[in-house]
Amino acid sequence: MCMDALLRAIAESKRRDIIRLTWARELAAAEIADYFPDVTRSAISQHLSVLKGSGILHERRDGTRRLYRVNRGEIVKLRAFLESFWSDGLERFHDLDETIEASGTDA
Amino acid sequence: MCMDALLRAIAESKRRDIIRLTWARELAAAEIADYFPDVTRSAISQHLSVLKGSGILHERRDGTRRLYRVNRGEIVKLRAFLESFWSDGLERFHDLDETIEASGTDA
DNA sequence: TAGTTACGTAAGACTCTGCTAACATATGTG
DNA sequence: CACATATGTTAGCAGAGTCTTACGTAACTA
Repeated sequence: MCMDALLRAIAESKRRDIIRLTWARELAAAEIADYFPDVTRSAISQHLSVLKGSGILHERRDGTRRLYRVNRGEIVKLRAFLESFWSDGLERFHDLDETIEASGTDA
Repeated sequence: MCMDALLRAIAESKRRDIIRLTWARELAAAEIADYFPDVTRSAISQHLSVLKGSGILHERRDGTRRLYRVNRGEIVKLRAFLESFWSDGLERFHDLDETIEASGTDA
């Protein structure tokens, strides 16, 4: 449920590029958009919304500008989930039957 | 491009469950479908197509049955990509300008 | 206040996705 | 051959995603 959103947010090269851009420095929307000459500023704004919505990006306002920066905590969560997906989920697959019956929607 | 497909394939809880199920044992389509009482066999068949299309699942035929198993090599690729995304891509973000100019589509 | 800058938002086009229901195909079984 | 079994495929639908164009808005500036 929550992981679906995070994974979908990452499953897009432009959004991954945005994550890279805003990993270590805060950038304004226009500065980010400048890195993508082939798409509209509007398209980038919508990608920013998706990233913000999934929790990956943090937004701070400064005058007219909106500054974006990666919320590393969320990345850590995602990494941890995948880590346990690779190891726990896959190595100890025997637990699966219970897992599915218990959740049904997500894991 | 290729990573988008892999990541999108994973960004779905049912498909992640299928991956868990077929990680260490080969399972027939119907056996997999039995784990999902709430969706049609057809829906599962389509999920299997997505997973097969992305390279994550390998299909083997045996009589009428089709047996599926995780293609671990593809998982390893995905893991490696993410690993370098977390570390290289994010820590050494300074290289980004060239990266984007060079590829534009994916990384 | 008028104009500019930096953004988001709304609407529409087009595509993709996940799903069901119905149909097609292939392979065993009597 | 007729039938059941195991599975894919197609049509169709509702909803989501990506993109553009056009418009709205908030905040500086002269």
